[in-house]
Amino acid sequence: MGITKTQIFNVEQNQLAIIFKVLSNPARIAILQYISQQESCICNDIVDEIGLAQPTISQHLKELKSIDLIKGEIEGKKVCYCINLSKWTEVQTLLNSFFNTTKSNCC
Amino acid sequence: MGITKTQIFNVEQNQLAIIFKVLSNPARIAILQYISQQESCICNDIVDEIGLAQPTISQHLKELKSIDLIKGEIEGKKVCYCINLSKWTEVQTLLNSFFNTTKSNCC
DNA sequence: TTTATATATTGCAATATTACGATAATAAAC
DNA sequence: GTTTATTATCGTAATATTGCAATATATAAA
Repeated sequence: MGITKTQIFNVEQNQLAIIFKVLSNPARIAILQYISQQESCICNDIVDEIGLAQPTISQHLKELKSIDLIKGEIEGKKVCYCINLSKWTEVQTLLNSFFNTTKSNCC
Repeated sequence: MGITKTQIFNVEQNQLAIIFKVLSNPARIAILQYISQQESCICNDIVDEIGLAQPTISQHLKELKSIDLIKGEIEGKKVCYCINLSKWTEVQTLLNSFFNTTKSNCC
């Protein structure tokens, strides 16, 4: 089939899965790490840094944006991508909550 | 293509991506949550609880085992699955390290 | 207004993932 | 040893993901 049976799981489970899926690619991890280290974060720099084609990077950036992990400010003909700190912290808290809850109930 | 260019990323990036990928499915989230709540955690119980076919659950359990997030003890004809607490904590620490490092460097 | 630069979108091929039926393997019960 | 119960594996269909070339869009510069 290839399709996940989303409807049989609850909102929290699907939400966690979506977050994990966005983070489940080394290119997107590398992009996040690179963006966080830059003063000004421009897509074309990312292309040079990561070593994937420009459309591929653009697609990964779109996926990161889809859950608001990053935000892009248009500066002339460039786009300055930055980590969305509030969402970043929110996600970290959510994941820790999942890890702590699951851990503490362990038999 | 469909294949991730693993070779252009470092060990940490690939490792994080693999962990996130294992966690990127709501069925596997649900399985982890369910296992953590049970005294004795048997695959057939999981099948009843989650609502996916037995081979599907078995496959998901295999993926969770592939990074040692769970361990299965054979008890007669049943298998008792449990969260692998040491690995669980290790993964949580690793993810927090990633989140903290990436966050703190943000411009 | 043409040209150059930066990013996004589209379309496609290769591969991966999800799910399940059929079946195999294992071990207890009889 | 046969049966029953539990879990794993195989094979397969449907869908998703990854990556890129070609192209579109948008803005600045000339």
